[in-house]
Amino acid sequence: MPSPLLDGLNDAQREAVTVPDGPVLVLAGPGSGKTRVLTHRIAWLIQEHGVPPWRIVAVTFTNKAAREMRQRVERLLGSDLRGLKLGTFHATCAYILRREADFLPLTRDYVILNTADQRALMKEVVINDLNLDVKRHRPERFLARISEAKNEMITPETYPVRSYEDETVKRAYEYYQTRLLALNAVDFDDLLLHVAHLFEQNPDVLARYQHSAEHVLIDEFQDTNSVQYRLVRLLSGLHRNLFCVGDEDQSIYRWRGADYRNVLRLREDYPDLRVILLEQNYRSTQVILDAAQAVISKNPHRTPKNLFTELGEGPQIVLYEAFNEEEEARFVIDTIAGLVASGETNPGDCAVMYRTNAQSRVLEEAFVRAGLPYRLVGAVRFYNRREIRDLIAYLRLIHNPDDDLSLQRVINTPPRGIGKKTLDTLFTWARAEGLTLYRALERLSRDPEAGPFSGRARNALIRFRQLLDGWRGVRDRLPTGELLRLVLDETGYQDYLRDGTGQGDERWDNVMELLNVASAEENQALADFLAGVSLVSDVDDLPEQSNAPMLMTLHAAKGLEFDVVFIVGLEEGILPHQRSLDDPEQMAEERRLMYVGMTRARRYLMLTHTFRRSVWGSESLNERSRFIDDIPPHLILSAGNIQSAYRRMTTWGGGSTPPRVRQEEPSSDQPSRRFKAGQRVLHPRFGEGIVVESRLSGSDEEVSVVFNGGDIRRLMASLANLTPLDG
DNA sequence: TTAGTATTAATTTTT
DNA sequence: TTAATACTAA
Repeated sequence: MPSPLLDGLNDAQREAVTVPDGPVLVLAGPGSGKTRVLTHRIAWLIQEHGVPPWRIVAVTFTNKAAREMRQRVERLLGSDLRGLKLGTFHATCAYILRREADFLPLTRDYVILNTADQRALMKEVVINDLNLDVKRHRPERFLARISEAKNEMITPETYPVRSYEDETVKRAYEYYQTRLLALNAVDFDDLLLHVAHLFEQNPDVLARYQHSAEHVLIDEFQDTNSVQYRLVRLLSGLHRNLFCVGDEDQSIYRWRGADYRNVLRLREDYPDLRVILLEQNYRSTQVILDAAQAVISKNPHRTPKNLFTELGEGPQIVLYEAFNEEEEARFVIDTIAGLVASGETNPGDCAVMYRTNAQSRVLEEAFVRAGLPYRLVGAVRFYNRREIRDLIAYLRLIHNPDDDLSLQRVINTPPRGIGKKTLDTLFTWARAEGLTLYRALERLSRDPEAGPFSGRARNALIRFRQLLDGWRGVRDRLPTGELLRLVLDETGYQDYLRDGTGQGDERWDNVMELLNVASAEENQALADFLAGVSLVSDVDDLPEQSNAPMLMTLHAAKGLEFDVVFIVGLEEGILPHQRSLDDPEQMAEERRLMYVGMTRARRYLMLTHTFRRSVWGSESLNERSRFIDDIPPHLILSAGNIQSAYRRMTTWGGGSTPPRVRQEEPSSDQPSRRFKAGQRVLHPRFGEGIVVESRLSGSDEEVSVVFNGGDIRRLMASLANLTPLDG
């Protein structure tokens, strides 16, 4: 009897879901339902083969993907999946490390350093251990080289020295690792590396995990790096039930060590590998697919795929040349408003994608000016904000007092009389005594003779230590949220932040947000909270409910889909990025990035570039991206040139419009006044307000509204989603 | 020691 | 344009 799990799947998808045990590689094009195949495969194993959930290991690349996959499997099976190991590589490794800490040079209280921590630590190494000038020898450079080495599983001892610079990197690497161990810390790369070493050096530990990993499933296989590949091989070594899903053309993390040649390695390492191709696309129209294919096919060394869809031709791709980035943003908003007004789509089904985060600002401003809501993915990451990092540092210090990095961050935040001088003295003294900073403080409080400190400095230091010990004394009794509240109280952090400026209030709001996160899970241990904080990115925390266009980098767009996709800034030097221009490998990756962006679109794909753009204040004239010229002209509807761009600048709402897209836009209709002074209105973002003025401007109605809270805003009636309120 | 000002440097993508 | 850092005055 056919299982309902196979309902609605095509032949290739069915084959993948029901494939017999053994190594499998599913090569899937964009929109071919690979996530679906993966989830159905998991459900299939559990339901039809009776595999217990806890003997399945599934790895995704983001926490969000993991969460969604779990929900989908649950929905399919309607049963609980306790024990199903479903998470990212990093989260899985963090978990294993905590459990097996006895085998490692770490305790289970180890901390995970984020990028900022790494930079701080490396800076310290450069200054104190290497005695070099940080200006000439940038910490980021060392870290990049070290990360490269770690991804190749090269240790400091085996680091190849071919130049003087290599020699310096090697020494930096040595010191860096020593300092990490002293801090009881690991960086992102170490997380994977420690587990690989653990497995390789402790056959019995490996055997334990191998035994329970009856089935291993890997999503986004093209984005694995060598260490991850090694882990996958080790873990699946006993049962050899390895199920990998990926698409070479969507490999966009080479800079992070991802090596799409793992796909080739897999074929070599498993001669009995079964390869399944998923070529039917269920997302995009044929026009979009053809254009995307044309772009990606210029890349060398790829397996040609023949993507097809049954969704029909669809509208042409719109190409728009704007005068500058502001005008570009206006085009985006204008077009979205038009499509929404004509009932083609919802705001929430539109997305704007760009190469670099810096490009988001102009777009955001345009949205704000139009009074339209938007959702920003990523950008200034919540956990990278100063105030959040401060508080996390406090928590980490309470958790692991030997975390010198955190200690240095907070010892004088808010200011408590421990300035640069005192900290320097403490640092050199602790170094000389071979102590971490906290242990040095301990000795200071115990022995009044110890250390080269003035009375005032000594008192301040001892007071800080008492503060810290107070929290350490209660940390096991208090939930994380309470602990954080205590820290806020006893440090006077609120007064320190809220300096009366709007920015201060905003920062305090962020703190409250963190407090919410920390209090959310009642009985979460501090350790788990901190591990979670280190491993989440904001990509995971999309505000799902609100129906607003999304702004994101092309990288963040992977795995998502939208009715309408804008790719903005299609200029040489931006996409492809400046730094990729002279390296064919990197250029190929830019091309894949473009491909990923294009294939996110279901119906409408809008490509824009500008005549001139300001980069760091200064203006530059950019040629349009080579990727545009790779699209067959008959698929494109050109909707702008410099002349019309100029005209659009002076007559807002008028100008040349892409016919297919904007025909039904209300602003081109005969305008009539919908609002009058005194009327109450509702705005999705600003809430309730009262109209103070309304006048016709050009072909649109400009409304000034006082919102509750006193803000006066000028809104374009055709863009702002204003609802008149009766009564 | 701190707070404020001046200068300079750096800008890809993220688990 | 912003963020980090250096410098200066109190």
